[in-house]
Amino acid sequence: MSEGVEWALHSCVNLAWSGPDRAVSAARLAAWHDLPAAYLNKQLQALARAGILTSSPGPRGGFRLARPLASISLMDVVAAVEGPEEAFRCTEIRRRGPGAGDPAAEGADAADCAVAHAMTRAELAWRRALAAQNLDEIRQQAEQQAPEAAGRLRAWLAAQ
Amino acid sequence: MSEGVEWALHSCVNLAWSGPDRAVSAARLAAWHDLPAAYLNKQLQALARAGILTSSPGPRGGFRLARPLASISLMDVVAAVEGPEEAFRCTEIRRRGPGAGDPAAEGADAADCAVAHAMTRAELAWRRALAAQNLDEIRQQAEQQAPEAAGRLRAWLAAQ
DNA sequence: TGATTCTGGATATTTAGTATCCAGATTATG
DNA sequence: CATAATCTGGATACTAAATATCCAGAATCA
Ligand code: SF4
Ligand code: SF4
Repeated sequence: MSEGVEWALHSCVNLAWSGPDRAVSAARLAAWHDLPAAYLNKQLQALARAGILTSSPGPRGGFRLARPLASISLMDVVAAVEGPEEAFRCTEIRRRGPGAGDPAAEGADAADCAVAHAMTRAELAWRRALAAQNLDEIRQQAEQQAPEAAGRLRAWLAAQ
Repeated sequence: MSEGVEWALHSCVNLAWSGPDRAVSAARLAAWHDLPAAYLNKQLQALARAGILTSSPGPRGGFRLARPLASISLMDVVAAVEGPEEAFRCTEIRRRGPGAGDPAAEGADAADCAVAHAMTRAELAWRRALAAQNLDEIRQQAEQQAPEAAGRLRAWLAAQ
């Protein structure tokens, strides 16, 4: 899993803390946690394409949340950053070498394979678990541990 | 997920098909599906270290199953090949840049983070799903689709 | 007009995965 | 005992993916 997921999750919570009325530029979001600005910008673009953030150019532009944190699941963010590919990619080794049977007689493909089935099932379980938690729950827990974080962020943004 | 997982799963089933009494060399297992022999050998070594296979050097040596297929889960194989690392690695970005709070006041680490919790829970669901299926079930389904596969492998091995 | 910022493509750098090679140890066979 | 087969594990090379930077263009605001 790429570390852009972690950046994206924190950025969404930071956007919620920054208030609903202000857009925050990628540069400031990156500076807040000392991340590479241009690269974080790419992740934020992916979130915007996925409908999680909205973006606006120009001065006073930047990114803001497209919908409430409570309606954004961890799965939404992971899917936006990581793309739609499954972790297990079948390379059809069954079809290669002396072990490959008569291709005409074997109609079997990955869809009929118990390995592929099991891997897909496992990945679905993973996705379900991620979809079951939303970013507002994350925010609440973060505020419990660091109640001053939101205020500190707002003060720092105001000083920029 | 590395493709060594797919190789390892097929190799285990192939070892079961080859019969309990014969060891099969990495070279032959690789040739059967046209895989790079030296690299497959490394995956088989990992399976041996994990106690899934046993290995023996010398002529008539090679690899064989250390225990019945029914007692080897997909999770066992994945863990042996992929190693113990979790897919989500927290890089503690919370602690860097202006956003880092007073380090003394914050005892919070990854163990207290809702994100890390949720990611770990999701990964556990994935592991459970993999652990719920064993290689004997895979073998049965494979035999249903290609009943002649086992016989073909044994004949080819005898001719080598 | 000029400064700010997103967009998206091109490119470079770094890291992880894939693959090969070799020297050494072990074992079966004759 | 000598030889060939095979695993072991480290070193190395190659390739693909992730990470990071850069730039030209478009949009927006003051
Ligand atoms: S049998 Fe299953 S795991 Fe093996 S190559 Fe086919 S789809 Fe992939
Ligand atoms: S708050 Fe959670 S996700 Fe963020 S850096 Fe800390 S452990 Fe990682």
